[in-house]
Amino acid sequence: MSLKLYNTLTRTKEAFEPIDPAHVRMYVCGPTVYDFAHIGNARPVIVFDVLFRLLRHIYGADHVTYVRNITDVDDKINARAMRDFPGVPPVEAIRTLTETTYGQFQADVAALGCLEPSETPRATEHVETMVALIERLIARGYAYEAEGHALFHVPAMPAYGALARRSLDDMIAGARVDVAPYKRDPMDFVLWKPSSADEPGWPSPWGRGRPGWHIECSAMSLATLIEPFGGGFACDDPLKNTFDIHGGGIDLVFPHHENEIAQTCCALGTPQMARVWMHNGFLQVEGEKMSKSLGNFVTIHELLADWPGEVLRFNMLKTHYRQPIDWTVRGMEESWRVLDDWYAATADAGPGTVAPTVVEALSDDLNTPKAVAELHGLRSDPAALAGALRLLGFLADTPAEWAARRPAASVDAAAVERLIQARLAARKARNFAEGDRIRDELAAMGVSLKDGKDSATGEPVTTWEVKR
RNA sequence: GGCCACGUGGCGGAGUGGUUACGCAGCGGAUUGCAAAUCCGUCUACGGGGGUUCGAUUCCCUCCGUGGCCUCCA
Repeated sequence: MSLKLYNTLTRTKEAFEPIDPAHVRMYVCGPTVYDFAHIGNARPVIVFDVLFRLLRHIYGADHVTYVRNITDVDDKINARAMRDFPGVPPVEAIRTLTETTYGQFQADVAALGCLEPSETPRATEHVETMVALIERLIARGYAYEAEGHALFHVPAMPAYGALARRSLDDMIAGARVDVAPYKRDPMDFVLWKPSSADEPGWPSPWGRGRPGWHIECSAMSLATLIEPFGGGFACDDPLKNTFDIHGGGIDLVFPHHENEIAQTCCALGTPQMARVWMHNGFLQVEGEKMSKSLGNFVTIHELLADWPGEVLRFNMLKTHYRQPIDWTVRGMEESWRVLDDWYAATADAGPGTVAPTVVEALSDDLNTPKAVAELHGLRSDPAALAGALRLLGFLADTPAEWAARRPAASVDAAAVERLIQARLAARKARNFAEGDRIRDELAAMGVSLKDGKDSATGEPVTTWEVKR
């Protein structure tokens, strides 16, 4: 079975072939770290984690490089840093803010069962590469300097708009572009902009300033996925100046990814920045657009207080990554029920191999809902179910740890045990009325019972758990 | 205004030009002292209207609805 991925560039599902057959290179746009990440931010992180795991499964763990950047220079970050750290030098202030925020992000996504990417470069550590890229673009006639800014000249690149399938005419018809006086063309976008004294800034041939948003991804992918593999400024082999997969949210298609492509392709002289462009769909909350004004802006951190990370992960993967998701409490409850069942079913399972049907489903453009259906089909084969679940990033808990994630509320375990013993005694005496009364009493405490027999002695035994 | 997605049974959610998705819930049965858990079985569907076709949920057009991008955004 071969891996097929939907490519936004061609709007079709294509057979995936890495440029280097023995090594896959993937770049995903990471978080802008100025505040807690919300559940929408979690979607690409989880989706591309599954792809990372699948690629490692297919090509081998040492044959995949997954880069997810950290955007730690941005006007929202600047504003937050100035608010929170007044009087601190700006570059230092944003570093402090972004260190903290990224730490929160890491904790969140680890709880969601996501592997650490191979590399997590920070924009502020690649400013020199950004400057070098911009210099190259200016030297090659694709960019120009104006009033302390460096700007990419969009009309210089005939292929501009290919990813978003948008012609320059369409864009001008939209007429929502910022027309600054120093722009040669309304569509030109900023590569570098000047910083005031209280804004973070770095030296450059165009004066002290900071990068535009898009250039950082061109620089970091160049530094992590192209140069270490033989490409770069000194290389004029287009294939060496290309990597395999670039991912992110669908909202990034335009302008962010379009501009990344423009910068990288024009600077490195390659017709393609990445071969495959993948974009995850958007998320709504309880049927409504998530927004701070509606009050339904929900962070990963908040959700993790009430729900196991694996419940959030499973809830995300029940839907195909390109489909819209409606994120609901009801959905999370159902996800939890299913995982409860699988944790119970795999409690005694050994290390299982991964069922081909699951890999096959995932290999069809990451069809996780299909994979979930296959998982249900493995319900009676604990080892196979466990193996497939682990491939997907589940079963990080032991069964006991998992069970303990149900809020135990104020249940007194010793008292529950006493009541259960009393009930067992009553039942043994065939006093079923008393036994049922005790069961009702426990139910009122939120405790549900599961009766069984000891497989060795045949004696009745009762286990219990707290139901919400 | 321009461009682009999506709309499947009570709910979640795949897929397909003619054949059971799957799960949750429900219902029926087995089991149980009665239940719970488990196992077996089972009902409900493809937004509206046209068209193409022997036949469309699946292709085309259109309408309605929801969402995205065009400005920061996963």
